[in-house]
Amino acid sequence: MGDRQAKNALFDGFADVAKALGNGRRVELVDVLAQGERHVEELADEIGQSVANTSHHLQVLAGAGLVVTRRDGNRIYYQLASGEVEQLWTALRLVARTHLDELDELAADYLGNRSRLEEISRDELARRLDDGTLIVLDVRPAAEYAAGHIRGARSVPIDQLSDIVHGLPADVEVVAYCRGPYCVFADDAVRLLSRRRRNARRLQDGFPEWRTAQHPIESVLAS
Amino acid sequence: MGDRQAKNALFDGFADVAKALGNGRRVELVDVLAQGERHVEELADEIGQSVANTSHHLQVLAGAGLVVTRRDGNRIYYQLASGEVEQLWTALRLVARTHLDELDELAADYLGNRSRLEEISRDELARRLDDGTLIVLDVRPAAEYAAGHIRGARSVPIDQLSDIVHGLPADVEVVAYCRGPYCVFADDAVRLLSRRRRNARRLQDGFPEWRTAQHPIESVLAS
DNA sequence: CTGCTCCTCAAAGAATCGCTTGAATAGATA
DNA sequence: TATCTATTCAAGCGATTCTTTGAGGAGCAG
Repeated sequence: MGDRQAKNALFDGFADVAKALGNGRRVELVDVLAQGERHVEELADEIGQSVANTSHHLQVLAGAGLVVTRRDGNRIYYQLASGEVEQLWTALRLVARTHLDELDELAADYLGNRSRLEEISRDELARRLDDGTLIVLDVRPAAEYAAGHIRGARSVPIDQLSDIVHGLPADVEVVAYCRGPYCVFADDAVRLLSRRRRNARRLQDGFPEWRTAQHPIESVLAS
Repeated sequence: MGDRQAKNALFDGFADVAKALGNGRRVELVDVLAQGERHVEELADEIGQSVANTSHHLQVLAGAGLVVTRRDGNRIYYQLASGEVEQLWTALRLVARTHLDELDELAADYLGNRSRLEEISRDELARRLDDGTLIVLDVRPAAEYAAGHIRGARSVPIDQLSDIVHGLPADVEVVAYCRGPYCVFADDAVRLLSRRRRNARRLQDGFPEWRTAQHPIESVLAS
C-alpha cells in the first residue's frame, strides 16, 4: 500500500481522463454532445473533420469513459456518459476563462464583439416563459432541438432564420439561445434580428446550463 | 466571426488547460498544492521526480494558468491559481471514479483495503470539534499543516505517529485526516492506531474538502 | 445471398511530449 | 563586488499523439 509505483498508476488514471479532453476537436465534441446524442457523421460535420478521424476521437473519449454509445439500426449514437462529464466541461471552461490569458483574445476572435448584444438571464426568461410577451427561438441544428429544448421554444436553425423573420410578430420580444457561452448561433440570430428592427436578446449561456438549472424543458419524442 | 479556424483556436485553448492535467505527475502536483503553497524542492520530493523535471511540470501548469508563484527570499512558492482549479480537480476525480473502469482497481492497488477503516463525516466532526471527546490529528507533512489545518488539530506527520501514540489519552476517540480521498496518510494512521487498540477513524475526504465546506480552519501565521 | 451504408480498425509519417543531463540565471548574502 | 543557492533553460532521445489513407466489420434492403 502506498508505494510510488501504484501511486503513479493511480494518478496516471486521472490524467488519462484529462488527456481525453486534451484536444480541441474532442472538447468540441463534448460541447456538442452536451446538447444531446448525435451520430458520427453529424459529429464529423460539426467539428469539420473526416468521419474516420472523428470516430477515432470518439473512441478516445469513450476510452476515458466520457461518452457512451447506443446502436439504432446501422447508426451509432454517442452521448455524454453523465451530468458529471458536463460539470467537468463547465469547470474546465471556467478555469480556462479565468486564468488563461490568451483565452479572452481567442474568444473575441471567434465570437466577435458582444458588447452590443443584450442578454436575458435564465431566471427572467423562466419567469416570463408563459407570459406570451416573448418568443423563444432555438437556433441550434434541428437534431439538438429534437434531443431536448426549452419548453415552448420554436426550432429555427440559424441558417433558416432569415427566411422566417418576416413571419414573426413585430411587437413581440424575441429570445434566441444555442449551445452555451462559446456558441455563435444565438449571437448571429440577435444580430440578424436587430438589423431587421426586432427587439431581440440572447439567453445567458445556453441549453445545457438551462437544463442544469432545472428550468422547464421538453423533447421531441422518439417514434 | 464564427469561422472554423478561430473556433479551432478557441477550443484548442480549452484543450490546453486539460493538457496541463494530462500527466499523472502534474495531477499529483495539483493534489499537493490543493493543501497550500509549497516550493519546488518539496514538490519534487512529493512526486518522486527530479527538481528540474518538477520545475518543468510546474511551468506547464503555470502556462495553463493553473498555478501562480510568489517569491520569498530565494525560494519560489507555488500555489493553485484559485478555488476554481480545485473544483476542476474535484470534477476530474469524480468523472474518473465514476466512468473509468480501471480506476477502482488502481485505487485499490494504491490504497489497499479500506473496508475495515471507519470514517467520520465532515458534519459530525464539525459538530463535535469543541466537545473535548475527540482528538484531531493532521497527519500530512508539517508544511501543509502550517499552510492551513482544521481548527484545533494537532500536527503529527505520519512518520512520527508511532513515536507519539503512547502520549495520547487512551479513552478518547482519535480522528485522522490528510489530503483527500486518494491519500493514504490517514488510512495508515487509522491502521496503526487500531493496532495499538485506539478508537480511531478517518475523516471523510481531506482538508481541501473540509475547507470548501466552510468548516472552521486555522493556519500557522508566517513570521 | 449481394450490395449498400455507416462506422471502426490498422498503418504510417509528422508533430508533440516527457524525462534526463548539464549549463545558465536571478536574487540573497557578504 | 563576488559567491552561494534555488530554480529555470536548452538539447536530445525515446515514446505518444494526431491525422490521413485504405481496408475491414456490422447491420439493413432487396
